[in-house]
Amino acid sequence: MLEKPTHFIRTKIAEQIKQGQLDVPVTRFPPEPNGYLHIGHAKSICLNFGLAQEFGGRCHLRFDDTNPAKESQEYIDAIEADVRWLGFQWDALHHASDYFETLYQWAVHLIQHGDAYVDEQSAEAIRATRGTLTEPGVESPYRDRATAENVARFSQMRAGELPDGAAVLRAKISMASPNLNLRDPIIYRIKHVSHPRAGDAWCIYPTYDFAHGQSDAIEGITHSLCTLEFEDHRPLYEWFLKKLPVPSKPKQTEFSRLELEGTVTSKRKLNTLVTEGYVQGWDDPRMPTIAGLRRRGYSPEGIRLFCERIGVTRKPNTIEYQILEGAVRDDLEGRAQKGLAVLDPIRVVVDNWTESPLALEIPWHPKHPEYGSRVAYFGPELWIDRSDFEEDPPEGFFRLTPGGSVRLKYGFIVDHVETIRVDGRIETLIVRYDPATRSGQDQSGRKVKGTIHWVDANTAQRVAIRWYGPLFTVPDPARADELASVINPESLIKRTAWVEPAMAVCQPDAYWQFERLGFFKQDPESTPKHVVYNLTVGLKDQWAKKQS
RNA sequence: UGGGGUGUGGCCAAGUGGUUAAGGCAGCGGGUUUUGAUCCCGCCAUUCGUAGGUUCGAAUCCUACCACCCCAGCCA
Repeated sequence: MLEKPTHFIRTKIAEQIKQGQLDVPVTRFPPEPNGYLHIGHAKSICLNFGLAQEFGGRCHLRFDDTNPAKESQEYIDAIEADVRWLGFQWDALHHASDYFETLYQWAVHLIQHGDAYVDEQSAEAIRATRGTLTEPGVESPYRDRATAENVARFSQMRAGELPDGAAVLRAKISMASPNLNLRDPIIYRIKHVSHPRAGDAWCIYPTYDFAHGQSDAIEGITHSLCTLEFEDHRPLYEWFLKKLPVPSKPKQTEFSRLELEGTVTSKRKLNTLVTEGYVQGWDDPRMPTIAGLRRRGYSPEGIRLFCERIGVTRKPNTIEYQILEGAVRDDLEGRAQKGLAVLDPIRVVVDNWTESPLALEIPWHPKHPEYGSRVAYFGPELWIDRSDFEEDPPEGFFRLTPGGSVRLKYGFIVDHVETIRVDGRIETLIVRYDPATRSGQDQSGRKVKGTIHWVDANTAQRVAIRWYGPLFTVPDPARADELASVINPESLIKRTAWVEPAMAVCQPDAYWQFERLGFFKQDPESTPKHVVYNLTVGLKDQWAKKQS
């Protein structure tokens, strides 16, 4: 019913197709395998794969693996798994490293046409002569060496005759360009490092600028989508495509990257969190990585809904974290099995319960009978949550109070009789149940204001709960000087809960709602003997909001 | 300071000279409800960074100014 919100890239593609300038779009998602994918990548994945899908085009997964010093097979595997988990399948899988030979030949082509030269200045000298934002750079003394000499030197670089840093290949553009990227950019450097895929075949590697556009061209990419910080690279991207005999002419289009309130999304900072032990790994449920969100219990559909809601523009933006949570709640609402769990128990004794425990058959979801049902027991001794009883209730409190009544969901209405304290702490509530008020067959006509959750103390099972809060104490941790100074010491609280027997079963793939509390998912560490639930996100709670 | 961008309600975001400036999230009010959830309904920008100008008519065109973001890796 709701139309997909449009954005400038979708509009542009639709227009190009309409004008007959484009058959179908071909896009690519081009991660560098130097870390795990995060929520910002999800935006790009949804955009690239989504657009291809929508217009009947193709989308490639291409690893931008041009810097072996930082890359690894672990990351390659994790990235593939994350893209699949998000629900996308690539039409082709490529690696920039597949094109190393072609790229090398094209570098030679540049040299032969006087468009590139081997510079043997030190890294420091190159930096010192690049100029500044306001002053032009200084041309290298090697800039005008003979073509033959360049060719020879470059092949020595390839042959491994020169050590790291001894020479680089530079495009010969202009040291006076106001765009720093055009001041004779480095396009090949020597790295005697073996490559996760190419092994030891190479000791020189192309830079991003020299690899990316040409890879796009080789693959017939029509729309090369990237984030805004690459905008200044576009003239260079186009310069190579113009100078080289490439098979197609892709166009680069930039959009703004996702910033999420309360998180960091730079791989460097995420890496710091992992290596300095602030979290337990890239897939820690507090991490904004795809792997972390998955473990936390976010669904792929929820993340895709989020990406749809935030839009695509060129405007700097910081999305409120609630938008992610809202999208996930909206998806989980219809997806989760809903059961009863008590986190902070008070014992409730039903003093007029004389029969044996009553088996109640309860559907897992009120709107989805196809999810099936389970049996839970109601008996003489129950647990309810501490927050559902108030001796001195504030205005508008409609849970259990002294002398008051409340419905135990799926069970009966109970009336409070007595409060028993031990050392000042409320330990037990004596209540009386009203047999005429059984759920689904209530003949009493009684109405109570509140309905609360509960579990039967005699059949309930204990499970572990990992209760997560924000990883950081500030909305903009990326701006903090020291990440350590803004870490939330209470981002993980280990708790326990009493759950009905059917929820103490190891089911790591299911999504759960603990009624009135939140959405939960079992951690992969969960076993049949030790079930562990992660808090995905709490339910909206107007009462709590009103209280604060 | 040179270059490249961006400015529409609390957060996103449509809109590209002509009905009362879409929509989502949040918020507020109401209804339904055996989850204070979900669901449903209603309300929520005389105004589009600011100041001028063009025009019968401007968020949309022009001028100036202001604010913020990116760029000086042999990272991507």
